[in-house]
Amino acid sequence: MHDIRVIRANPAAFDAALSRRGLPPIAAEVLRLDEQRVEAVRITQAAQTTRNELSRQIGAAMKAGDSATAERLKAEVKAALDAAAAATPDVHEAARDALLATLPNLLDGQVPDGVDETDNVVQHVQGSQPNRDFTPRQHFELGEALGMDFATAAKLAGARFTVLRGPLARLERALGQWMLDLHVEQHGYTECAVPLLVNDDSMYGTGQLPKFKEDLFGTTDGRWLIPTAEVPLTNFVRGEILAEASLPLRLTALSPCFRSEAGSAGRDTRGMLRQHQFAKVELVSITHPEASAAEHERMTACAEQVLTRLGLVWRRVLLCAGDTGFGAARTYDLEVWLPGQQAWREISSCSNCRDFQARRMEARFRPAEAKALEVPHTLNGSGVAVGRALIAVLETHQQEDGSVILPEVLRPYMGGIEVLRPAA
RNA sequence: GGAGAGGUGGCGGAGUGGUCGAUCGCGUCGGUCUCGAAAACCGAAGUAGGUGCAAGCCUACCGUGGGUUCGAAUCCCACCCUCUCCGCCA
Repeated sequence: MHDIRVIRANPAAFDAALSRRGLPPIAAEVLRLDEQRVEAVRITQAAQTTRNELSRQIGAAMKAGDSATAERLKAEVKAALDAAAAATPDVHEAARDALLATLPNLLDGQVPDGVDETDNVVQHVQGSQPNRDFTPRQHFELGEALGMDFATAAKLAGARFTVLRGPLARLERALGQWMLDLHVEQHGYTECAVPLLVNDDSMYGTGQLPKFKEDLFGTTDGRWLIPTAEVPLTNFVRGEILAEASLPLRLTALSPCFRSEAGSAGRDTRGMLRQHQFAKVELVSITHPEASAAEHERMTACAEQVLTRLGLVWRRVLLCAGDTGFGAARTYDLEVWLPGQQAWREISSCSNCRDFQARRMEARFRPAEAKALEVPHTLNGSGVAVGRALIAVLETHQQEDGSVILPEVLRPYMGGIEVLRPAA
């Protein structure tokens, strides 16, 4: 949600900023709706002032037993209220906010121009592929013999689900546990267990609603399955006035994520790359506005640690204007190299949302040198997607015989298993 | 699911139709006192919107949304949440 004062102060700059996302000018319309609101507020408040004054006089008149005066004043109040009845500030405010709620965040100045992922800028590449004298297989080719079962999942739930069995199921659990432990023990995040079902207000706060309803699964009682733990974690501060000293807040959670994948029919249909349900470790930071840029770098580095320690080949990409998400001002994607697929695939996305979500959530903090309340910044990042990490581990560490050598860091979580071996 | 109780400012807790944005206590901040502190005393302090150069003034907000009334924290209705008991259940 944008600060109406910013738009008022410089509508042309606002439109120019939105145009980077390919959007037409909208500031004039926003201001028109806001002016209607202000006008309605003036009319309503003037009538209320009259009512309050006369009501006091009515009370005095009745106490004095002067019912004639009281009745006359009552008629006067009624006339004043009737005259103002057509002014509906709430309706106008709702109209203005409904429009504002559909406008994406303004981009950071350093975000490169561009329309899609081909315009993203690679900033760093880490690791290199080992030499192999065999053609690496894709994860689902390896997976079949290791306990990856798509047929059973399809029977149970349909397409875009996976059943894991045996050591492979344990590997998924190990990845999640290890990532969580890493962020808690090494990176200063607080582990959280969160609701996987949330209400409209939470989805609105982080920006999934009202625009992206079709990406979500809803429940019969009006709740939503979370598409990422970013939603519950970030909404921790919704409606709160935080103490400045409590910042930054660093929260992490391992959770299942549910996405309808509407609009991606036919994409990545094989394997477990794109699922309706997947596990992810999420990182969320709530920071002082001046600290968010540095926090963004720090958070991304935390996610990068995961990939590096798993021995994966990865790169960091700064998303271009057209590829940066609705709520984000600036986003780094971490892409992992999948040797079986011979492609870079997103495994983490780290965004600085600045005050965009915080305004939607009406989260604020009180500066120590207390004057006006300020709006904190929110950031979120995958640290990292567990399902895709599992894929990357399989494809990266596969051997010619179809076995997979597990990264050292996971072995304590695997009960001594060092190698996944295909079942004959 | 059934029955009951309750949701008021950072916290506790008054207030059941007329200057109530709200008594009071605790906590917080500033000051007096003190070598310093404590205690005591004095004072300040909510959020949002409108208006104004500003000081300030005005409006709304006592879980949320409606309603009654000249006037609602107070009365009525619906919903949400919390607590207690019963039932069911991982």
